[in-house]
Amino acid sequence: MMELTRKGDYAIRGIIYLASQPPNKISLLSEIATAVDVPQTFLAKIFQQFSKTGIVKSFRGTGGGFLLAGPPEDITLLQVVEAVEGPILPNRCVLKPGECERDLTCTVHPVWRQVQQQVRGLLGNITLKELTTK
Amino acid sequence: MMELTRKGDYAIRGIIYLASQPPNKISLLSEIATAVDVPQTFLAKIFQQFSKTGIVKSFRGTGGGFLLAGPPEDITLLQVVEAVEGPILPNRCVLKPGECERDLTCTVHPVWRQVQQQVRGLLGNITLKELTTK
DNA sequence: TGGCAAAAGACTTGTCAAGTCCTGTTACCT
DNA sequence: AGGTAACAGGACTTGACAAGTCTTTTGCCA
Repeated sequence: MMELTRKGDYAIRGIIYLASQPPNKISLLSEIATAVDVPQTFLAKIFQQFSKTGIVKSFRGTGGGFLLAGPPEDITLLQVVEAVEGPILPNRCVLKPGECERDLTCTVHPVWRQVQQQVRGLLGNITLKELTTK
Repeated sequence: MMELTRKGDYAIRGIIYLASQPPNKISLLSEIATAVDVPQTFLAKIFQQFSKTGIVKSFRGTGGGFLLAGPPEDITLLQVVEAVEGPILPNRCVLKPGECERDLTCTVHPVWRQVQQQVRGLLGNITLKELTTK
């Protein structure tokens, strides 16, 4: 359980590639896809989500491509993962207080919240910089 | 992401019900299913897995049913979850060293291992006793 | 040995991951 | 302006797996 989807995996590979390029060097989608070995059309979807959430900047037309929106040390693994996988929720009842009808009786609730916080904390502390400087 | 399946959710509900029964009181599957509001046939599958992994004892025939295999303070949430959901693996490459062909180059690897350990540690520290003594 | 209850396996249904494909939109270049 | 280079977005396909259901078998007890 708790598995990252392939999309999440691809997303991480792709953005690490971007982060390891020279600053301000625009990368083509085709180039990234080949480099990290992911179907280009699928990677396109992923980078569209990156673009929407603002961790990547995109440019169209000739000379276009993708660029990291900020310095690698400002982008965390948490941002990357949540951009494509959605929020980290060990159990759907964690989010909204009213969701779980057995809310008050549910003794497991606080445990899931703890798990969520731990994982978010961990991923939030890892930046792209640390993932590139091998 | 990282969501527990409904099966896992049901499993927890079911075993907490068992744990909150008087010691040595055998519970019928039908009784548990009604109490925790889960389809009986589905809960049956779950308890079969419990039985196989040994956290629950089962008895057939008249007067049969289910019993916690040990005291509630000896059974952890981790055991319960892994019994029905399989091992906690944030990424498939975490387990076997050879699985990931980009093994050596993969800088994310240690992060997933950390996540795995944190979550397992958390869940492993919660026992059924703590979940019943509200 | 009859009936009660769990075990086991085959089957169904629906959802979602993992792509593909096609068309649109924007930007540059001549 | 027209053509081409690239990303954006939507619709669609396929396969796997979650979530059950149904039926038969096995074991136990009275």
